[in-house]
Amino acid sequence: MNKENFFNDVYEVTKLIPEGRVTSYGAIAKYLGRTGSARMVGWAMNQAFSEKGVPAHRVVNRNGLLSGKAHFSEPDMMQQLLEAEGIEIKDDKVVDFQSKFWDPSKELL
DNA sequence: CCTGTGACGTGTC
DNA sequence: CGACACGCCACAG
Repeated sequence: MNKENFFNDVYEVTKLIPEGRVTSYGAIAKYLGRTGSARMVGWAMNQAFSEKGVPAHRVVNRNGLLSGKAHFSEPDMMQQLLEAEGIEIKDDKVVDFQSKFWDPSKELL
């Protein structure tokens, strides 16, 4: 049941993301020791948001692109939530992504 | 067991 | 900037 451990970590880390901050799938995957398994993080997010109530909207890809917005109830929901937290969205991308980027392996160290 | 698929990341052309 | 390839891992069939 190691898989549950993986999900659990993804959920916790994502929940720990401060408001107004965002992180990338790769960052979480790296923090979990699965650098190459960023896909699994994203896949886990699917259940995370729907079952665990995890703020998956704070998780974007390495470009700061809202790659998963299409997976929400409504495509714009992800952007709405981010903007509500003070994050500006431009062309489905996070504005000033670097400054708002929250790396669990560094901030949560 | 093998194959296809995926909310990714990095590299190459 | 778009397209493709490889890696990486979990899951469905």
